[in-house]
Order: sequence, then structure tokens, then C-alpha cells
Amino acid sequence: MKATLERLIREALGDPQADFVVEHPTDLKMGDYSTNAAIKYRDKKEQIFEYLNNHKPEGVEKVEMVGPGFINFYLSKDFYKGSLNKIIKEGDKFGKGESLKGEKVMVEYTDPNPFKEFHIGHLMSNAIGEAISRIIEWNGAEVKRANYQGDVGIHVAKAVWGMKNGERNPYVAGAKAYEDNEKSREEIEEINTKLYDRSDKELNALYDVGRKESLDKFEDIYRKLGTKFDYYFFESETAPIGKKIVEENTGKVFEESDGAVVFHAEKHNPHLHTRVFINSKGLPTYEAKELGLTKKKFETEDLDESIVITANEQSDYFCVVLEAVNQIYPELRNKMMHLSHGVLKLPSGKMSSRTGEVISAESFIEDIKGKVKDDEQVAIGAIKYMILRSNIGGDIVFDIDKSVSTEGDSGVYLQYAHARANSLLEKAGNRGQVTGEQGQIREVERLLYRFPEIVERAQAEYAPHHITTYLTELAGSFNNFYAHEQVIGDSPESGYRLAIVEAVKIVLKNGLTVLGIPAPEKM
RNA sequence: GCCUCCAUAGCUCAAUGGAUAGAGCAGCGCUCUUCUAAGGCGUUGAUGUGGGUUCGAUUCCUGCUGGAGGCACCA
Repeated sequence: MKATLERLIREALGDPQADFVVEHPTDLKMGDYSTNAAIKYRDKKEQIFEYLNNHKPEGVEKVEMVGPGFINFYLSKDFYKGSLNKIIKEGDKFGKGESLKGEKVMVEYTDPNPFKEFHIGHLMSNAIGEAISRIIEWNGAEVKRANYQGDVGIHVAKAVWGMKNGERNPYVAGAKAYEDNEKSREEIEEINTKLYDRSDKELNALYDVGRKESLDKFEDIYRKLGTKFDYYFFESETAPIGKKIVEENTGKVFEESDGAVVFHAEKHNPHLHTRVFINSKGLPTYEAKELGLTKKKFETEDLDESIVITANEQSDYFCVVLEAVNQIYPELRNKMMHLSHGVLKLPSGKMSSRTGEVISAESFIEDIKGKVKDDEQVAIGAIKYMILRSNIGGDIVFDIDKSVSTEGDSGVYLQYAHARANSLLEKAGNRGQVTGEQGQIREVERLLYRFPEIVERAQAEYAPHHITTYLTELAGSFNNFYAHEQVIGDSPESGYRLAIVEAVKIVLKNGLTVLGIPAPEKM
């Protein structure tokens, strides 16, 4: 429909390159579609309007020009009837698009570190990464989910030191000892070197046990969250690859400085800065490992795009790494995309892994469960929704008692509307077709058919919150409809009303699914 | 000091350069003899500050103020 309207406007203007937009107005009172073409081309205002009025496409009932020259299009009753039929017919597939068909995309997210706690920051990365993956999938691409984990490095040595000393919480104890005690620090440094080359049997044993325990525990959390990864990459494997890449390009891209190998990114872009890729001990840093990871990803799969999701604090760092990629593998640079998210805060204060006040994902989920009748699906939905409803990139203040509870702008609200629609259909025992007489067009009908466009826009902008906003609006309209219309009954319209309920159920379910939020049938 | 991001209602968040800046919470007032009240209806209330570009600016440019993150061997 949108494309048809655009074509007609270009015809009216006689200019195939004309610059204007056709959009859904924010207020439904202003029509189903709207264009600013008559404002952009003020001298041809009447000409455009007249042409559109005389060439109304099928499905458009009314065309009007208001205000400074907005032209609004109102869709016909038949269009809505047709769209209900389409939604019911397509069912689970409604909303899927093909704009990315044939593309293969890898999305890397979550990235917890073995030996350390899976905390609410990882929860945030996971919710966003899973939603982005699904949105891209819904638009036709093949998605490979990847998880990159730091299984070597000083944080691991700290944890192994803690294990060796029989600490109940090995990483926290090791981290504290590293800060407070010089002797412990030396021990930890030594453990780190030994773990890198796996030269100490006793340490290896501790390491292997700790690594497995930790990874198994992560899997439990992924199951709860509804994520399944295709690839797990580890720093222990990317480190040697990255080191080799840097060594091969030292003198060309990288330079030696104070015994380390560095990249002067500011030479290529004044906004960037210098970073160390191989330290003076000859060990590759995170930067070099990232280069190794990049190479490995593109060797593993023939990717059209590689998306990495991390916290904001890695933003500037990532720009430097991307510039290094640009120098070494220019053909890969424009296939790479970095998205960064903010910090999940509780109103009581920030969370920090350094001060030890980490909030583990598990305890957090348990806390929320306690507020929603102990239903895990609802708790997961509440958390994911709170993360996805706001723009990626901003910090999120998560108020457990208020925002998550159960009302209004929340995951529970959407799940509840969906469950309620499902229950109505079960009671009616009648579904799968549009029957009965069509009544007046309601807000809920006017929202339903927009879903596919919303998913496509969310994909284009990497903005899951467009979908949450839409779903909340739809659920609100449905609840309003529900409160005011007798759905089940003998009236001539009740078959048609039931079809609306069915369509709502489908769209809510698909919408929640595309966000990675559970959609229980009953609540 | 330099770089990046951010500033919208009492609170948490929206708004592809467009129409009267939208929601939800909280507050106030209604609403269950009827299909899920975890619901619905009504109501109060906002673009940090000075310029600029534009027919039109929350949006783009710029000065200031305030906040977050980053800036060489952590990730």
C-alpha cells in the first residue's frame, strides 16, 4: 500500500526522483497513511491532491488535505476485512518479511566470562542480542548466534587462585587479594602465565573443573532466557590468531612502542586514539584477540554482516579495532556493525563488578518471580520487556516494585492481553475464518495490519523498542475493545469480532516471539 | 586536557525534519449481577539554556551549563 501511494504521488508530480515521505500518522484520527508531498512541493499542492483523489488505489476510501498541506488517506472497510483474513491465514508467519532474504548475519552477544558471575549486565546484552537476532531473522536473513567468552587472562588466574586457596567465592576472593596483597598478586601473575601455556598439572585440573562448572551454569540460564547459540568462541583460541595478525602487520599497520605493539588509530581518524595490541610481555591484549575473533568469524561462515553487541564502555575501543580491521581487511570493514547498550541500574544505586556488588542474573530473576505469582515466564517477560522498551544505548533504571510489577507499560500487560484473547477464542470454540457482519472500524483493527511494517522498521534501525511501543498500543486497544464489546453472542457482528480477537492473538504472539518474550496461552 | 554519547511531565521511557510533543507509573475522580479488574474511562502535568538553518526543529549546526563512558600494556 505504501509503495502504491508513493508511486501515485510521483506520477502526480511527474518526477520519479521526488523527495517526500508516506507514513502512518501518530494519531489514527489523521488517517491510515499520510504524506507531506504537498508541503514539499507547495506550488503543485492542488495538482497532487486532485490527481490522488481521482486515482484512489483499491482499498483507499477517502483522501483529504488538511493543515499546512498534509494529504491523509483513509482505508476502506474492505481493506480491514481483507487484512484480518490475511493475518488469520498467515498465522505464525504473519509479519515475516523478505527484505534480508539470502543474507547471512552473525550476531555476537551476552559474552559472559567463565569463572565470573553471570550478572544483570549480561542479561541486558542477551535480551537485546536475542531480540536483534530474531528481528533480523523475521526479515528473512539466516542468523548465526555467537557467544564470545574470556576463558584466559588475569580474571581467570584470580579465580583459580581463589579455588586453590579453597575460597567459597573464588573470583571475588582472588580479585580482592590481587588488589590488597603484593604476594598474592605475584602468585596470581604466575598462575596466569602457567595457565596460558598449560604447564602446571594441578592448575590445569582446577581450571578445567572451574571452566566446565561455569559454562554449564551459563547453559541453564540460556535455557531460562530462551537463547540457543550456534557458536561459542573463546579468547584462548582467538589470542594466537590475533597475535599472528598483529605480528604480520607490524611495521605496516602497527608500530612498536615502549616494548609493546600499538596501533595509532588517530593517524587515520582524529577522533580515535592509540591502543596497545600486544603488551610488553608479548601477550596479545583484548584488541588483538578481537582481530583474531573477526578473522575466525568470517572463516567459520560466509557472512554478509557481523554484528557485535557490547556495553557502551567498549564503544571507543571498538572504533579503534574497527579502524585496524579497515587497514588490514578493508573488505570486511563495511560488513561489521557494533551496537552498544547502556547499564542496567537499580534505583538503589549502580551495580559494579569491581566493588563486588554484582547482582547475579539468577537472583534477579528470582526476585522478580516473587512479584509475579512465582511465574518464571512472566518474570522473564517482565525483565526482557523493561530492557527492550527503551532505546539501545541508554542506561536503564529498573525499578522492581513499580515498573516491573504488573500493570500498564510492561511485559506482563502484553502477555496478559494475549492470554485473554486466547481464552476468549477457546470459550467461543470458533476460529480460523472471518464470519458475520463487519461493524464500524475500530482502533484495534487499524493497528493490526501495520505489524509487518513495524518489524521491518525495527530491523532497519536496530530498534526493538519500536515493536514494544506498537505492541503496547495494540494491547491497549484490544483491552479497550474487550471492555466495551460483547464478543461472544448472537449478534450479527459477533463472528467478525471473534476474527478481530483471533488476529490480535496472532499479532501479539508473533510480536512477543520476535522480541524473545514468552507468550503463555494461559495466565 | 582531548574524544564519544546523553539532557523531554514528580518518576521511568517514546516521538523516520511535520499536524494539538505521546505512553505507563505516581496523584485525583469514576468503573466488576456479563466472556480474565494483572482490565477500562476521565483528569492534572514536560522539550536544560543562548544563537543559527528551515514554510516548519525534541530532531540538523553552534556557544554555554549539567551528567555518563573512554583516552597504552584489564576486558
